[in-house]
Amino acid sequence: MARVSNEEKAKTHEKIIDIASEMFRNNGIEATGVADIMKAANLTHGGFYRHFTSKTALAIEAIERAISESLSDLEEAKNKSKTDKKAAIQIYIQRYLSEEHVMDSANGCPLAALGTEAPHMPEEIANVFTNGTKRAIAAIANTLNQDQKNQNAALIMTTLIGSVILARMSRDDVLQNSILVAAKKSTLTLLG
Amino acid sequence: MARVSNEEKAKTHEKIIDIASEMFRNNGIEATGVADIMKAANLTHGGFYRHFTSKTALAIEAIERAISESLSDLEEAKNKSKTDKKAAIQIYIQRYLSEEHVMDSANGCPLAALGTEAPHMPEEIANVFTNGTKRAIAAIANTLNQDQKNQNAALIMTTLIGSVILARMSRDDVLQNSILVAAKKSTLTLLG
DNA sequence: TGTACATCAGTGAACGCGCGTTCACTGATGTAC
DNA sequence: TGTACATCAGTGAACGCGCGTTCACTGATGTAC
Repeated sequence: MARVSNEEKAKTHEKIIDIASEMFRNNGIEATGVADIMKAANLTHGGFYRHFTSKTALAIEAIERAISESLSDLEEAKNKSKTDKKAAIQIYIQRYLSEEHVMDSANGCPLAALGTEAPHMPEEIANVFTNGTKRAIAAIANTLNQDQKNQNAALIMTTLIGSVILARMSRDDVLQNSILVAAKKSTLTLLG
Repeated sequence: MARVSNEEKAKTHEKIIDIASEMFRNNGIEATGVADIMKAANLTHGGFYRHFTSKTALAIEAIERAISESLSDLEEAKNKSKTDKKAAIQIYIQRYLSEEHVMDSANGCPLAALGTEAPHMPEEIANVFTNGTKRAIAAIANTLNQDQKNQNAALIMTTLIGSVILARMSRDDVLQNSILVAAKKSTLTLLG
């Protein structure tokens, strides 16, 4: 194949980011190769550098996108009513602590999927995770209507990622379920 | 150098496991090479296979050891009095949620250091993490003296690893502190 | 609107490099007598 | 206790392999007239 239209190039660009975003969350950033990603996008690896200056640059874009997608519902609740905010955080927690989320890292929260890999990644990538953590806690705090907003938001986020990571490590249906149930009870209570 | 005594071989064997255990927790299992480990032990990489059949075999031993070390105080409380059990879990939580633990992954809880890497490791390594999770929750439950032992133990473990992973991702002193404080309050309350 | 040419998205081979693992070699250790 | 020899811990070079990245090439797209 030879040159494709600008429109098609843009589509390819998005496709690479979307696929990478899923593969990174599924297998880890280090374990996912550029050639693997391009193959999954039905392209050859040579063309990669027409779209990104490096694997690191792609990782930054892919993780930022995953963070934005994962927080969009919550962040969009910002200017809504108290009732709507409460509904938004309740739905967010229910989804986050669902079996589907535990089983499907690829389309879930990137902090829960890549949390322990973040600290030893290149600075620029680690920063994306730092900002993501702040955004997540801020978005949760924004839906709360209480004194200890920020501390409770931090505790909710802690419980969410902790339980999903622990459940994914457990690989035992009964144990997984009891971890998720305990987390659900605790976080929903924190909403007041 | 040529052949060394059996005693010295045993020492070398332990040294490799200990160093690997720290390096894995610091940089991840995938990111830590066999040659890196042997170099840190003042050996050449060729000799590695006189001690382990593969990197995977070493990883299994190193992570199992890290889990045992990290849980030893808690597991040793098993047959002690109610008071001593409560003291043991309180100390465990305080240490777990300390800044020192957040800053020093290499000597800390392997589940918090490698949690998100575990699910996409070879089956045998993933199993070590599954068993580690069970041991940790069981050890915590054993120090509790209440109706909801197991669920509360799961919730405590969730909060512990969640907060440390979130704090390590955050890389912001104020945020880190508020995450740890919130987790401390919550977990110590759960002890009753 | 049509023509001529420059651009560049995607291809596929090649690059250096580091990985896990293997191997011939060494000489001190362990063992059989 | 001393001697002769087999064992094998550790060395350092080499193995195949997959990684991220580069590059010459292609031909359709974009653009200038």
